[in-house]
Amino acid sequence: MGTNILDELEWRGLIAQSTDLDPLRRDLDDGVLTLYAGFDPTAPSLHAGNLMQLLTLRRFQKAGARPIVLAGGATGMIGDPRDVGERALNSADTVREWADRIRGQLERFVDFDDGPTGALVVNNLDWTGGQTTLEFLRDVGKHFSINVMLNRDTVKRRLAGDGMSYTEFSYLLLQSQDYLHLHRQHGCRLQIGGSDQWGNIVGGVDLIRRVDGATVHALTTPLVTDAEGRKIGKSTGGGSIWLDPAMTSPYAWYQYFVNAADADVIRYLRFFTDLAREEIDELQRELDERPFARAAQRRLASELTTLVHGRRATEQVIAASSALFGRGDLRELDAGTLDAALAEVPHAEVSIGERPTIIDLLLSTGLVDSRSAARRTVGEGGAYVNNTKVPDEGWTLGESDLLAGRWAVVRRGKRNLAGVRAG
RNA sequence: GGCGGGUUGCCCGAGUGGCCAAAGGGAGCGGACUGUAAAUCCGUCGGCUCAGCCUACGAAGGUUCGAAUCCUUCACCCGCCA
Repeated sequence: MGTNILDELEWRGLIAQSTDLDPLRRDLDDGVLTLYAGFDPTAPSLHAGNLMQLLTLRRFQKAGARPIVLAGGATGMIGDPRDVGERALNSADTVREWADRIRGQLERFVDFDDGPTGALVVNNLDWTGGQTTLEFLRDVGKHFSINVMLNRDTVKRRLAGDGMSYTEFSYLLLQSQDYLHLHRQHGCRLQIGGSDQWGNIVGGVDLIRRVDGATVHALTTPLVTDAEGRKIGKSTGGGSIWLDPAMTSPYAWYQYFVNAADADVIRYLRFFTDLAREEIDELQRELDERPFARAAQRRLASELTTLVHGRRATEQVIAASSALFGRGDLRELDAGTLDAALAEVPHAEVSIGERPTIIDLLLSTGLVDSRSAARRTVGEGGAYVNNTKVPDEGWTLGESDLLAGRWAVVRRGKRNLAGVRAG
């Protein structure tokens, strides 16, 4: 079974770089391989972009390997260098809180049974927190060549630009030390990560070879970008798509994926779902023949919403989406359907007696950020109530506009919906 | 520590006393066209009690009728030298 996992990753396009695959294959066949992936707490929640690693860990576990998920309580205090420039440090309290939160999310993606493949969750602060500077410099630092470190792409770009602090420069050593620690403590022999992590991962591979004389493996997944070159999980508005339902509602999560471009959706199905090759091929045919049906997008959104938010939430957001985006007249929806559907989208309470204007509705539902933006939207012809364009800023909501006696569906543009409940 | 260059709206970037809420590009947003896709075209793109007002060009102070533009101090970044 272990042998097949690499073949599966291969056809799904999930292998960007790797150390020699043949020894890895042999290790997989030899027994239960332990592997890990790290997640730094740079925000209070994981985001869609972290899915690649989580799902890859999961695939390995299903194939008979033991996954370790690492919450980067220590590395999150330092910050992995990135091209855009030096990061602002977060406070220790913040990092601790975020690490706890993402740890809870990480736990949902792997199984923790008592068997040999039962997952482990660790936090790298546990083995770096008590380490002294001298220990670190002597035991870890001595094994790293500045010459090699300076040759890393990110470092080169940063040095050519605004420079980089010693703190961020040290990040590689911390992550390398993690791999060494997990290798010693848990016999971990594979680290996976996004392709931007390649340098950090092989840093650990080299360190382990140097100090323990052992050969371990590295595997990276491609950095997923859409046809526009944007990273996956970045909403068009710039914000991230978060796993935390309080930060990105299941409805918004579903909508993000159901809006995937034709050029991206099949690739995403391979990356993010467990659908078999034949099923994906079938969806590709469907996409070619009946693109307007958006079957592939719907399937992708449904699979990913179920994965992250569960079956029940998925059914609700699908029902809401089809009710609200359906071609039918909103007035024909019954009260129960409306209640359920509008509960899934952003909504606000208004008092009909105060004669709220379209500007008020757009603003109170959060469809726009300011009154100016609301005015602009109306002026641009992008404001709708119950699917009817509202061309006048002075328009007010009246009794007769209410659906089922209490709701109005407010829309900005083509696909930004909100509910207004008259109270 | 010394000398020089720099810090402009979400990003890049022009702007060296009034015509600057600030050129141009990108992103975003809306419209048309569609399929809740892409491409294309058009419009828009700080806030508000919106023919006006307020806030804004690293921070604080100053000169001036008037400053993003001039002066002073401070902070940070880049480079060269020590």
